[in-house]
Amino acid sequence: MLDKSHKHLSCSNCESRKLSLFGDFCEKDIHELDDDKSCAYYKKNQPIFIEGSNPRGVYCLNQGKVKVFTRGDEGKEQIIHIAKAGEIIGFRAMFSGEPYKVSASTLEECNICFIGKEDFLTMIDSNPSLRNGIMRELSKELGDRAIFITNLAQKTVRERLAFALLILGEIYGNEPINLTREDMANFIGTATETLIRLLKEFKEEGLIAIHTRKLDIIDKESLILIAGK
Amino acid sequence: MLDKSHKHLSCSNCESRKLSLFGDFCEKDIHELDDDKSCAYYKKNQPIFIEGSNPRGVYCLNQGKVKVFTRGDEGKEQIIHIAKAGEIIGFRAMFSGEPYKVSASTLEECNICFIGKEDFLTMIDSNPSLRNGIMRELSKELGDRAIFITNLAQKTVRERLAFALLILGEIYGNEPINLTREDMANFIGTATETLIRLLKEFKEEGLIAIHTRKLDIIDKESLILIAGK
DNA sequence: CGAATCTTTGAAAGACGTCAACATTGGTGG
DNA sequence: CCACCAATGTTGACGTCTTTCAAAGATTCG
Repeated sequence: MLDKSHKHLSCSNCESRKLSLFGDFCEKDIHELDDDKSCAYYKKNQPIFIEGSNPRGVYCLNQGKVKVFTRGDEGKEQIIHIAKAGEIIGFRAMFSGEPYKVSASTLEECNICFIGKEDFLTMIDSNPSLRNGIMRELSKELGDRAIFITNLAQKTVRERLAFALLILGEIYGNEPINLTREDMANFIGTATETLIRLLKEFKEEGLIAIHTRKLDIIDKESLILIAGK
Repeated sequence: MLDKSHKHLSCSNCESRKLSLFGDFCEKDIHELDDDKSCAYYKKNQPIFIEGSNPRGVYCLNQGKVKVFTRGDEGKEQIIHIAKAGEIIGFRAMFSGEPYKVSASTLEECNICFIGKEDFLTMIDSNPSLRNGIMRELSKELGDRAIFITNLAQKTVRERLAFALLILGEIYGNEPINLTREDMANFIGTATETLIRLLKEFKEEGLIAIHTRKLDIIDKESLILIAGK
């Protein structure tokens, strides 16, 4: 599944593509995409792009997970989003005309394909369905962030943790949730120590199971109740 | 400037339009827009659309200010954005295929024009420059919300208040900032009482002037320092 | 195996929210 | 135009959720 070389990964049989915004591409589009892009293997904790720099293209996540974050005044990360295979990252900056406002780096080993700005914008111009997909994606994220904001402003850390675990559950699917305590704390917007104490509580209440660094959700229903709306 | 009747407001000489996404429309486009839209006068504190309902079109703000907000578990508002004349609101839901995730209501008396979904989408299809403007706008907002999230998670209420005052200063331009204490608290994500205490501090420190319900920024430089990055 | 990193725990301090009482304001009807 | 009432704003006291700091325990990886 994961390819540690930097050899070209074909789009035509890419399982991740089928779930992505490129999912309904025709043969011709796929080959064009294949010609335009380049592929790379990323180690764990490797930066993909950095806040403040200028975007040169978009990244298509073939394999692995990526955190998207900003840094506050004192350099502390706030994780805005965790992307999984099939997601395209960095396209926001393609349209805003601004430098990146967020950074992205890998949470695990990843295979990531890169599509240059020119190629990507050309693709969008000539492909209304892709364009609509992008607009739908931008819009959905905008809605999600409104909820994220409200949660941060109004929910307790305990509620936010339950909420975050449910989201992480979706992202990780069958696999156990696998994040450092610090990353998880930076996702729900709290101190690492507070997160650890709450995880312990959740474990004692039978909501989750902890296997060293990996978490499993045991009682999803209760988490939903705690998380609230 | 403000028209309390519901009579049609022409786009061709609309000052707000010139600042909006419709700013570079040609004569023909403007007349089409004029034909498609309907205009309405809104009283203060009147809802424009409500979270959970289905979008039927977009709203173009000719005059006045509007708050965009979600409600948390206990019904408390979290203001996500404050729109001023020239802004188009509600277009996010036009593309996401979801019901509204936010509500909007007027903060003052407003003149607001409405453009039906079909008309708006047709306009976008046939007008690449408008489309690019929309995508740029969606992208910028997405970036702004990443910063909003980080501020909520990492800044103190004092810092967030300074930050918010600077934003409100931009929105209100020459006029004094004019919001209820509750709305302002719901914008920075704190309790009304906490906001009031901090406003008092800021006043005593000579950063702002308070005229009953209206605020003026006196010392912008210091506010920038307090607000941080 | 050992250094570096990550995790856990405890104790203490502080920021912020909540509650309750009171003051002010602004809009409405008489 | 004034008086009144509901809505909004203000203040104080208090409790608590969270953060911070410090130090000790695990884990991981070269």
